[in-house]
Amino acid sequence: MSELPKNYDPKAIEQKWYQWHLDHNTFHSDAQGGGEPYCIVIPPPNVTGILHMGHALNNTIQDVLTRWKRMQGKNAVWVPGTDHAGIATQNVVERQLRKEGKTRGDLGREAFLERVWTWRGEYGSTIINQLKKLGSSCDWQRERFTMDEGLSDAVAEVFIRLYEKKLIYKGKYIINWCPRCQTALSDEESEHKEMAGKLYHLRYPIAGGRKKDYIVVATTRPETLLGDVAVAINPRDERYRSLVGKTLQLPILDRELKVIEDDFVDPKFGTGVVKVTPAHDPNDFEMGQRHKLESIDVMNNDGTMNEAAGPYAGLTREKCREKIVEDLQAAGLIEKIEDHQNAVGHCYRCHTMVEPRLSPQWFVKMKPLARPAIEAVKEGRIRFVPERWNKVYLEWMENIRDWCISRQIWWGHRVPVFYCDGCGHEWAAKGRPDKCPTCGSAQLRQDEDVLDTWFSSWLWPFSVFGWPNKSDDLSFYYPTHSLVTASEIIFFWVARMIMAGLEFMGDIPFREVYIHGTVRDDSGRKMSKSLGNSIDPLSIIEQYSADALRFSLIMLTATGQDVYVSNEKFEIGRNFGTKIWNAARFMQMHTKDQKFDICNPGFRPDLLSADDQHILARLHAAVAACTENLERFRFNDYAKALYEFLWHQFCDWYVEYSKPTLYSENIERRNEVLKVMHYVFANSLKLLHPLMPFLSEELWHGMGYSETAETIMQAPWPVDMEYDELREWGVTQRAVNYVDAKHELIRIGRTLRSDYGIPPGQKVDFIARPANEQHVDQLEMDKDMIAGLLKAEHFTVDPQFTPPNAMPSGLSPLGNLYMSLQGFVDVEAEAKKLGDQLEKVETELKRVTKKLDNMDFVSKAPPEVVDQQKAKKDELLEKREKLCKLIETLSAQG
RNA sequence: GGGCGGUUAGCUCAAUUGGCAGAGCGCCACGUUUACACCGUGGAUGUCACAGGUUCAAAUCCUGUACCGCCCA
Repeated sequence: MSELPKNYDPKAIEQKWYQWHLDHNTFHSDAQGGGEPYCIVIPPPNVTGILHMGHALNNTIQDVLTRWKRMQGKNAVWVPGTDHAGIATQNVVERQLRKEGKTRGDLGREAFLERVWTWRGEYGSTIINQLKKLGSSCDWQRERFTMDEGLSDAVAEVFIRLYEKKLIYKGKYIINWCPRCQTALSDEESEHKEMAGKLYHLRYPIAGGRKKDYIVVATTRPETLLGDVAVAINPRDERYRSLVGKTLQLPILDRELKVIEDDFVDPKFGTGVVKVTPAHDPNDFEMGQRHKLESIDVMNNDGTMNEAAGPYAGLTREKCREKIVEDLQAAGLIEKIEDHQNAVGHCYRCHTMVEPRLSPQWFVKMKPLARPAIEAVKEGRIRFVPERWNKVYLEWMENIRDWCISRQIWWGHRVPVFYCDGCGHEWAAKGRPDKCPTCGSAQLRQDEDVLDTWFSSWLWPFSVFGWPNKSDDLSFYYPTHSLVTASEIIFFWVARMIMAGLEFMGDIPFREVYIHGTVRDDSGRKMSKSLGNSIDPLSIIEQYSADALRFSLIMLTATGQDVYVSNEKFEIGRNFGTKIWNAARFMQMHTKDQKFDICNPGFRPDLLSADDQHILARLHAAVAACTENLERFRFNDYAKALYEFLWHQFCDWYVEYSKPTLYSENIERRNEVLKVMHYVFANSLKLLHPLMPFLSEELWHGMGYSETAETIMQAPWPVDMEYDELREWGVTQRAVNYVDAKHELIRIGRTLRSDYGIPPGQKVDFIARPANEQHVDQLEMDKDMIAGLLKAEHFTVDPQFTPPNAMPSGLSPLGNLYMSLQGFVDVEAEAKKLGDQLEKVETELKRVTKKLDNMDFVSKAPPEVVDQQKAKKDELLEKREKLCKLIETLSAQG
């Protein structure tokens, strides 16, 4: 055992131990290891990402689970990796190019992709290194990247299978177009934001009518009128019956518009007449299909207007709106403009307003894939925690829409579809076929688009193990166990993984999905770069240590709730670490050359005092609580149970209790107390390890426990013992209850001191008057210890004690406690205090009596509850009697 | 507009599924006692959002209202 320095210096220690584990490859495991598998796959962070608090929480939880299961003897593996984040990464590299005055077009596809790979080589492991700082026990040997060869092969395989099953199709539909990224997005990638917009009421003249014959349509996007092909009303809307069959004149372009009837039109919205723009609105597109209307696309890829926009060609969509409103106004075609709130889609990568737009894209037909995935959750084969997410998932799955998977960018998996210029054949294939399978022509073109990044992420739970190739690891670790993620990506990722798992592996990808909340600032705002309210986990690690970050985050995060953090909140973990460190130092000071077997302590019942029994019972209660809370994903309760035990049971009481013995000459007792301490502490360190891997490891070695396991990470997780097992060591419930009561007595004594303003340095005498024989013996045995904790000159036990003069007193479960004060006693204050206590007892007594007098209560409440109330009443009666006596004595002497 | 979640101490959250409202942080007072001031000891703090209902018994179950947040349209 090497002497621990006075101050805990996490920085050096964390680095040292992480490196040690990397050097010894302790995070690695594989199917060869056998046993019972436990597997988590990381939600792959974006390769452009840098660690934020959300990652810190997410990965701490995964690490806690992995370390815990590993200690429970499972063959546990946590598979790390990153995803290639098509749009985000391409944006980053394009920004870099722009600084050099170049565009990706200048480089060409091949050279551009090389640039991206170079970028990824240089910066792509930033977040991985940050995860290491956090202490993540990932199996780094298994690190995967969604653009790796193997994972790319999985993507192609899946595409081809779905293509051949006709579950992937190409079609011209309305998609979300980001004019800045110049690509299609899936519905999930378009984030709706409430915007303060306008509702424009426009006059559409009736063809052939007089000037004032017009119909008013309401729209939020007046610039799209350039693509209008019809005007629609609800067939049941009597107001517009006469319009049916008429033709309207589109302002500005003078196109003729049919009036159509469609149930989709809401008569209550605006004027009840809507313009129909099939190329720029999803609902209008469907109406267009139903009524066989033409679609007119009026926009370019970059969001400017095209030739179809006539006089507005070349303008940006924003400028075009302004100009068109101006022109309509001038022509007297605007009825009114109202303020109007509506939800507008924004690109989730660049936050540009998304344009709904008709465009040829690749889609996955989702309904057939969704069916088994819905069943899996309904049947409970996959479980969401907290449970309420089941509903969210099912709701989305039951209304699932086809998934737009093609992107008009370069960085990503290229759509593996080939076209033959010779015969026009189209087919999907891996690699680069050299001739057309139908006509043999070598004039082939590959589809230009790449696939949505999520099209590779949804395969993650099995692609990381080498699928479509079979491997021992794949069959051993799949299905994985827990998936830990945030609610934002239930649709993006979780739901799709379930579908992919069932479709391609024929089995669920994981058994439980733990959804945690969002990390927010201390006023509840989401952390964001633009608000500048982010807290950088690395700076917290720098300031307080990774252990402190982990512990604080977990302690503060109620299951499934959002968590509010500020810099100072991380003091919780730091302080707790320091407390544990100092407890260890204390033990070390008193441990010389003794060796204690922390696995088989072999306590001698004849040498264990009540307090020893008490802490052993409490330790085992803590073991049970920690384990149960981990099983239920109640991480904060796990952290709290440990905090309460180590700080308030072990440090506050047991360490204090041990001092007289450790300073005494009774070697036999001293050793037994040390044995208890080391046993308790070693087990506590194990319970602590998943939360504070570094400190627990350092102390594991520092305290010499490493003889039982080279690293605490591989030490067995404690198994709780119940009373009937603890009896082997002589631990009895009675002794434990006595110690609880003794603590209460000490607290009462301390309160007496405090009430009378006795400074800690001043010694006073205390006299206990126990209620029964048994307590006399117990207290007699403990009197030195109690005297110490009360800072009493003398602590005497006297069942016959009657105060010779007015004395401050209190009621403890072990009997009355008196404080002998040299000098003045404020009889009045003392009487008031006792009077107040009596009053409280009376009130409560009344309440309990009333309850017990209620025949309904006695007959209908469960017998345990009635008995409990009866016992309560007896206790209160006794308390009342004692208080009355105390008051009596006091007044007799006052 | 539909759905979900929330409202409990100054703040952040618990309350074992209906049986005496708790913890951490903060606050106040005292304190360098031989692990620890990143500490110790003691203390104060509640209309459980509101209104009804069910029940012997409601923070907890039901109905409605208000406010906050999120998701989907």
